[in-house]
Amino acid sequence: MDDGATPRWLTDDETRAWIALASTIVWLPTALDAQLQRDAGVSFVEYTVLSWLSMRPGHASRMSEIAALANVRLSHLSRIAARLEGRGWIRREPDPDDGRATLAILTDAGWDKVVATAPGHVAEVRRVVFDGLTPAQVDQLQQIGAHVVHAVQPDLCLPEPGQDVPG
Amino acid sequence: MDDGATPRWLTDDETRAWIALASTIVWLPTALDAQLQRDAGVSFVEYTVLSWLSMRPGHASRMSEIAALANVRLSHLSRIAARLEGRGWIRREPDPDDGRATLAILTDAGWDKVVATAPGHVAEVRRVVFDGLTPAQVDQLQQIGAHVVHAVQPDLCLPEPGQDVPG
DNA sequence: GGCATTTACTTCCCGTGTCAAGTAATCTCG
DNA sequence: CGAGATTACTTGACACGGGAAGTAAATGCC
Repeated sequence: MDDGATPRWLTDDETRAWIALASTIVWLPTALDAQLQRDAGVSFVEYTVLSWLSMRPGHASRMSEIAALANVRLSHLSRIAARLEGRGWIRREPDPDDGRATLAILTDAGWDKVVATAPGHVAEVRRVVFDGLTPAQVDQLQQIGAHVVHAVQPDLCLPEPGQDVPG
Repeated sequence: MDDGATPRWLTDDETRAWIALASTIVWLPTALDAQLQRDAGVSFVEYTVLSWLSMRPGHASRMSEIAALANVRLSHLSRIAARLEGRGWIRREPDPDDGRATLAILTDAGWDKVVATAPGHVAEVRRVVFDGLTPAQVDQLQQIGAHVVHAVQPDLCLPEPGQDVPG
């Protein structure tokens, strides 16, 4: 964990930035979960899955693709999918292109759920993140976030300018 | 969850920034947990508790204070403290100032654990966050993070310039 | 073409986290 | 000063998530 040399400590500026970021990753998920749970009865992961499906062609995606995207193990996603299926928001079918794979497919009710839930979620995101940030800061946030994500998970490709999400 | 009006959607720039931030809060905790688990056998929350105690006068803090700081319920912290106590890194005593309160106190072994663990943790933070950021971006990160944390949890006070942490 | 290997997912078991109820100490206020 | 309210924490019951093993389909290799 250490090469034996004196570790390169954080500067004061870095320390303060780190505390701010660490607090963000600790508290922001709680806030997002709370809003979604309160207003829509879904967790952040569940909403992420529904939202992701709503953006895919055919409103469908392989389980493994969703798992990689949402940072959940397949075993976990399997249960999440079971819950969403039980509520009638998705269904699962074998992928016709590869019988090993399972497609999670958004139902009409699932689409309606996303459409009903997105505005409240976006409003919360706006409240806690973008209200109070300058356009320059928004740009910086994108760059810094992209840098961190790349360092942590190089496989994950973030969108380039000109893409579209419901939330 | 919606006031009935057309919701104020995110701009393209905001959307990309949001995806970057959302990915960060989803993936960064995993990376930090993985490093700590692998190199020191502790979770991020556990390390946070030990690290926090190591910075307090007397290496002690009330359970409720720790819980508020680390965003865990008291019931949860109670179990975390039981684990840390079982490993000999903290002990618990009633607060002499208020018999209702419990003080979590870092033992000598706990202090050694923090000292042994911090360098690897800092190296990981440096690797995934600060290597590759300009000083200006570090400053922006601090400001943006502080803004988000304030919007999410106004009670939480982030440090001003001139403070010190081991990790 | 058939057998081993790989891939994709599900299920089982267990640790961990959450909510609610319980306990003990302190405060409040007549 | 003493009964009820409040605060601080712990415990019990249950849900969720992670790792390992199991199953089923596809691929590679002779």
